[in-house]
Amino acid sequence: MHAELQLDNQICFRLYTASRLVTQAYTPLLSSLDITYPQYLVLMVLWEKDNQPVNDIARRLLLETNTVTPLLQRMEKQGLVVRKKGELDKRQQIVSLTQKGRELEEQAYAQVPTGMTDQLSSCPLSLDDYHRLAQDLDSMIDSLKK
Amino acid sequence: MHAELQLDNQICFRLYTASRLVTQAYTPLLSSLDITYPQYLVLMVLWEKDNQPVNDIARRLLLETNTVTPLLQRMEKQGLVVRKKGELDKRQQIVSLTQKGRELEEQAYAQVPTGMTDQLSSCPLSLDDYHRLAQDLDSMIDSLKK
DNA sequence: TACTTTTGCATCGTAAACGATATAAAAAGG
DNA sequence: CCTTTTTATATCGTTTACGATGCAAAAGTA
Repeated sequence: MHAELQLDNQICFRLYTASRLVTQAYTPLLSSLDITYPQYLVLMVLWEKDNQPVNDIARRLLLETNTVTPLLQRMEKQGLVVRKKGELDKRQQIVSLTQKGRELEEQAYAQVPTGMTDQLSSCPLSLDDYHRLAQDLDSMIDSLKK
Repeated sequence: MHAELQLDNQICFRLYTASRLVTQAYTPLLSSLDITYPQYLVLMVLWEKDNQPVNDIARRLLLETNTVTPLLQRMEKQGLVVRKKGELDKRQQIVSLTQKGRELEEQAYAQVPTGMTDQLSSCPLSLDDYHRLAQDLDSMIDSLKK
């Protein structure tokens, strides 16, 4: 019986679990907008800066393009974004929000953050705790992305 | 431009990213054992206590049985576990380690924890930081699982 | 006991993730 | 200018996750 191999001692299992549960918590909030959590992430990237090539979106989310491409294809089919061949660099696909994609921002702003706060209301962490947590996660993320 | 909708302000995105990167960090360590990270989690559960029904494994990992069942089927095909119908309750499938599954524990113990430590060596967090991080994640996990 | 509900697991469909590979366009080198 | 290399996406195959549904066994109830 090796203590290092016990589930309870693993930060990694906690990250894995917390990530899944957070995504699950988002699901009911996002399904009223008809989007998934990864799609929500893409939208946040585009709300921050529209008209980006696939690569920039992928880099922002630390995802591979072979994850983002099918994601964008589904979003295009749903009318959230459009993809146009880059004029300057014809290899690029420039991703832009549609009217529908832009309008979702207000809806998301009205519903999603408060919805998440509600679901975490029983969580005893303070704002300072969350802030420290964010910094620690950034440290881990930074050392893991080579 | 709503600050609440910015990626940089989101704990959730950090959890999602940290979880993915940690899993990626495990991948080279586990592929020499010919297993994936979720399979490693199942093995840890069984190393801790062998001969468990599917449901107990799923509950321990906070996963649904419809995630765990195919996982176990693949692991059975690889000769890591066997599943036998429960004698007391014929609905249950009791999952047991094979010799091969048991032997992996020593190999994992020798390679995996140190391998992960190496990959996180540039992470500036102290042992105390990790301990606090674990507690904070447990708090979040606890409030999110209803 | 007969009927209903619950429980344990499996199956199906869909969306992520990601390694491996392919392809066209741009950049670099000779 | 021509060849080689790199870059930006796309496609394919496999494994997770998970909602929805199905089914048989167990538990609860009339």
